[in-house]
Amino acid sequence: MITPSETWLEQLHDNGYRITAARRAVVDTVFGSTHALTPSEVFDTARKKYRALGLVTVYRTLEKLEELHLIQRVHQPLGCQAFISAGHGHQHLLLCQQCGQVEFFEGDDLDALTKSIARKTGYQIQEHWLQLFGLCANCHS
Amino acid sequence: MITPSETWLEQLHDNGYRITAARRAVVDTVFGSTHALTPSEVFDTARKKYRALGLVTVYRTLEKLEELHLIQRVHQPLGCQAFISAGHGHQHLLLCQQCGQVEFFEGDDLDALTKSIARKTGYQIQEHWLQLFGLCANCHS
DNA sequence: ATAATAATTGAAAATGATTTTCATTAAGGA
DNA sequence: TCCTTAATGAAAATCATTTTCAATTATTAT
Repeated sequence: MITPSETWLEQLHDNGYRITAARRAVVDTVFGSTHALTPSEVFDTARKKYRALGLVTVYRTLEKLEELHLIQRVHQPLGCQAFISAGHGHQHLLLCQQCGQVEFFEGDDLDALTKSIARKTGYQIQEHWLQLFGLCANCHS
Repeated sequence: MITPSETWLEQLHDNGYRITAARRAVVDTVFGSTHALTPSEVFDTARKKYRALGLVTVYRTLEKLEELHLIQRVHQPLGCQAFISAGHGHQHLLLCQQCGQVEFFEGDDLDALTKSIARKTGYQIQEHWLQLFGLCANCHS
């Protein structure tokens, strides 16, 4: 854990956003979760910490956390509404199809591939997404 | 073009689905498009070929084409509702961020990476997604 | 500490995408 | 051609997300 959840609040503050009970509840819920959470799942969990929370505030807070690159959207075959703490630097995703756990891994081995594709296709490549799907150690044993 | 659009109709037929004017219009629209199309875009275009078409039928036809692996959903930062003809065999996507053109490329160079990640993480990896984003030859020149 | 201010809130309404329902139509095998 | 049943489009229902708005509250200046 490089970034404590307090840092997310600081980052919000440093960017001119206010620290509120609602935002604390959302941050505490999303930060450190090993599973990608949908707005509605965040709402259900965060409301246990702050009863008066509104779903709209969850959407708005997630939007800001994403804007600050503290969280990122996770794309999956069944849906693309879930978010997870962002990896540091450029990272790729590893998802367990059984339990939904998400891990990051590095892998800049793609440079060669990228260059080769650029040469073959004439594309000027700017970005890439790589995700691996499978079963985590727990789920396949 | 390995698969003519007629083949899509045959495939529908072989799987017990009927060939209708509505489905012809949708198939003719999606087949061979170089851009991923949303259901609503398919509707607008296909309706020029078959006026009475309903949006619901577009959704239902896309669902069947996806089920038969003739088309696939395209995930992008701005949305994941668009579809494009599926590549043959396992292919990866290359997307132009300017004009939206989609191309496929092969690249099983990932085997080494995949095995290495499996070893490091304990995951049993079953599938992967790789997408490159950039500017196509036309758009960056 | 207090007051002033401007951002933030939750509820409700609005929007947009997708799915379901249902009575009608039409494909395609007999 | 007839019959069965899948497929259709319209409308309603559902679900996710965004907007509106008046009330609240965090922060700044006093």
